[in-house]
Amino acid sequence: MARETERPARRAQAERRAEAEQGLLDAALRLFAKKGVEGTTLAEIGDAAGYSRGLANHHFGSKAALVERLAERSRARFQSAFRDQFRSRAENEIEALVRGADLFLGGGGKATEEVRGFFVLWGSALPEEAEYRDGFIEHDRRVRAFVQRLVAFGQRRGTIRPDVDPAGFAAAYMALLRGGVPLMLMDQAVGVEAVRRTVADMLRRQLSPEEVR
Amino acid sequence: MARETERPARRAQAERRAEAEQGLLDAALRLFAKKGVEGTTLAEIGDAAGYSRGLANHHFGSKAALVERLAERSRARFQSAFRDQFRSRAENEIEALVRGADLFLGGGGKATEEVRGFFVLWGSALPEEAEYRDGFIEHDRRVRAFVQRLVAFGQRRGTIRPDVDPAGFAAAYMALLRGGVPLMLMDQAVGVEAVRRTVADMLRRQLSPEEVR
Amino acid sequence: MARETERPARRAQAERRAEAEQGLLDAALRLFAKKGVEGTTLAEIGDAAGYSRGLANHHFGSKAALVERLAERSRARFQSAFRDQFRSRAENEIEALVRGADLFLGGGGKATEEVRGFFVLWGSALPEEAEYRDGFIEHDRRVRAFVQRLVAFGQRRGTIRPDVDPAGFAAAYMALLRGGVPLMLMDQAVGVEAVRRTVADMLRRQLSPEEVR
Amino acid sequence: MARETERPARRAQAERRAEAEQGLLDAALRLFAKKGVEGTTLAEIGDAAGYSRGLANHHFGSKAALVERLAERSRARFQSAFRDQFRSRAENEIEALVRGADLFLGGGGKATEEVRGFFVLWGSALPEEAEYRDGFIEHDRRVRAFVQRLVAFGQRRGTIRPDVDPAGFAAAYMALLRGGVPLMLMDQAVGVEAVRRTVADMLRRQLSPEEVR
DNA sequence: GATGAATGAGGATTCATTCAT
DNA sequence: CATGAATGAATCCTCATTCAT
Repeated sequence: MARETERPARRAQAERRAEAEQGLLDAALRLFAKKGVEGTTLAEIGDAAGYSRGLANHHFGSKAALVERLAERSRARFQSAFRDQFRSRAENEIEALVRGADLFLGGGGKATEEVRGFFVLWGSALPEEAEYRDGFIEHDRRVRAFVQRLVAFGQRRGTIRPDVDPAGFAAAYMALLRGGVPLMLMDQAVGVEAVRRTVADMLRRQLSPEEVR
Repeated sequence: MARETERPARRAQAERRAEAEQGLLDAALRLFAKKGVEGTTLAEIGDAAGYSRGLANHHFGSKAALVERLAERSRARFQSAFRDQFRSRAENEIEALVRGADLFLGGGGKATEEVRGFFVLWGSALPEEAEYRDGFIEHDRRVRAFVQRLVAFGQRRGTIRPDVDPAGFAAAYMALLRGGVPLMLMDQAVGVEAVRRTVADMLRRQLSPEEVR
Repeated sequence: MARETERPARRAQAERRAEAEQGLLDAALRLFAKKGVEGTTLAEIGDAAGYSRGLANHHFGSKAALVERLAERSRARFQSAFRDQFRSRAENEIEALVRGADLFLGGGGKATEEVRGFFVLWGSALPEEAEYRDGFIEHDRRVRAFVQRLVAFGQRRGTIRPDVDPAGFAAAYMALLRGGVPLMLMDQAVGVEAVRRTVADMLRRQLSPEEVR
Repeated sequence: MARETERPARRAQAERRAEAEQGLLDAALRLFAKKGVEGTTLAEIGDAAGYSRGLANHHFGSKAALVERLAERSRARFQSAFRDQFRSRAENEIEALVRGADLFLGGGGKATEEVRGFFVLWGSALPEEAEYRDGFIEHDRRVRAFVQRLVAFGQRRGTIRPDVDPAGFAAAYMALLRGGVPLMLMDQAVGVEAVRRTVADMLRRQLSPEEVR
């Protein structure tokens, strides 16, 4: 009997909580993109999310926890968006990698808050003792491993030049994306299209089997 | 009369001042690399430099001024180290660019405080409203313009493939370096040598004139 | 009609309420003994009692009310335990007082949460402006008056030396207990038995009529 | 040369610092006596001492450190005041202990801030996990050991009844003082003189050699 | 010029209390 | 009645900056 009356209440509360969490994280991402992690206060986040100035702390327990939580969410979104590029279509691996690069480099051009926020978080994880560094390291490893496997797979299929070093390439590929987006974020003068074309060209030249020519 | 006794004193004071400045900037760079810009206090910098806790502020007037000053010094050093790769030797442009990349990617491997510090500063300049952002934008433009001119020059000389877009390539080249170093700084597991080889290969394939083959 | 179905429900609710109240007070006492009054949160109390984090406040209305309520309960229990020493048995007054002292000093040795909690509450009532000070003053007066009457009674009966000052003795007797328990609570090295024997000896020597010798 | 000009400056600064420290501790003691440790803010302490609201924290680093520092000072003062009772005069041990008790119990009557503050600190050290508990335990041990040695010495000299347990007595003696002062601090109605007389009487009866009678 | 004591604004954090379910 | 989400005041603490030496 209690169940019937409690369940909706509980669900509603849980929903309310989850809704507040997402709202706070969204606000935090937006503010981080603009003012940086250290430059943003928890009170601002609560305000910007339309809640009280105390909620952000109340909900996450500490600023560090909020940042870590947000970084996780951000990485998870990127990872799944990235992988989605490789799922559906039955093309060869090279074009999939080109599309993956386009996703980031184009996103950087559109300057989504999501992209900006991700890179700001990443940038503030660079100091040796940065708290949320390990999450990024872990993330990077997974992405590199994914690209590496993709290259190795293409090599077995014959769609990728066999004397490419999969591990080295995976790192260079990530470097291109990690360095490219901030470049465009910081300076509007960097031509997004030119960069995308150059990168696409680079990837194809690097990976295409010689025999083609 | 005063002059004769003051001059050496003046000089000594100026020297001491300059010496203190360099000491403070060195300490700041080291601390920033470890704890980030926001995580480092002026008092710590004074301490670490072997001076008083008040000197950093006394000398630079404010923390922002110290950071800006350090960022300038850091960028200037990188720029000159980079250009040095292109000065002395009479090779073709492609090999010069490969050597330029090696400079950074190898430096990242050696994990100099200098390199770490530079990238931490750069990382904290990513937020839209970051104070010392403009200096980095300016710097990036100069470096891109330099690479762009180099490519155009090579194209005129016939040492670089004519259908490469110099501006697009310059951006991609920088992206590779800006993204590659943090990758290796954060994760020791990234093989420096593999990355360098892959990057060198990429650059040669991208820039070499087709006729060669 | 409603009545017949409501009455048992009402009773059950009242019981549950009383049960919850005791559970909350028990948990509060335990936590106060460990972490002090200020160091304990209402949420913790609810948790520790096995209820929700909000119940303590919901039930008592405020933290001050809970503390006052607990202090009352604690004092009432002590008072009745103390008086029980004097009720039943038909001995002389001196031995009753010795047994009263044993009750506390032994209890301190056994380190009941009840005893610890009482003394923590008392300790935090020492500042001049402490909220729940008056309750302790009132309590102390009652206990002193009780001891005082007991001594005066013994003097009339001839079982207590006539030139003892009943009021002065009552205060000294309380001082011995109030000071003795914390001593043993704080430092295990204080020998409970030695203290009890010394105190018993002191009381007997102080109160026994001279003629005996 | 530098020395001559630096020394006075250094000394002055050190003096300033020490003066500020004492001022802050004095203010803290006064406020603790009135509002309790938890009820007093660092800002209030700075204000009350005539300094800025931030100085207390700046100087001691944390509230806990300030409290610990104050507790130490308070204990040291008590200890030396107590020992002074035993130094100078060539009486027997019993009278020295009576005078020691008078010092506290009389002081309690005069209600010095010093005494109030000491007991408030002690009272808030009663919870098991209280931070500055150990200092009090240590202090208590030293005082007990001192009294114990005094009693044993008197026994050897024949001025104290030989069948008194020195350790048990030392604890009972301390209990009397620790419990007596708060009693008088809390309730003005407790007659200081009556208590002192009773306690003196108790001590003499407890310690005097039987043969006398 | 250099030192370090003192200031005070700013921000994370805690938590009693309020409110919606 | 009971739960727990949300609020916001209060407080500790940090640290750039100011000031006296």
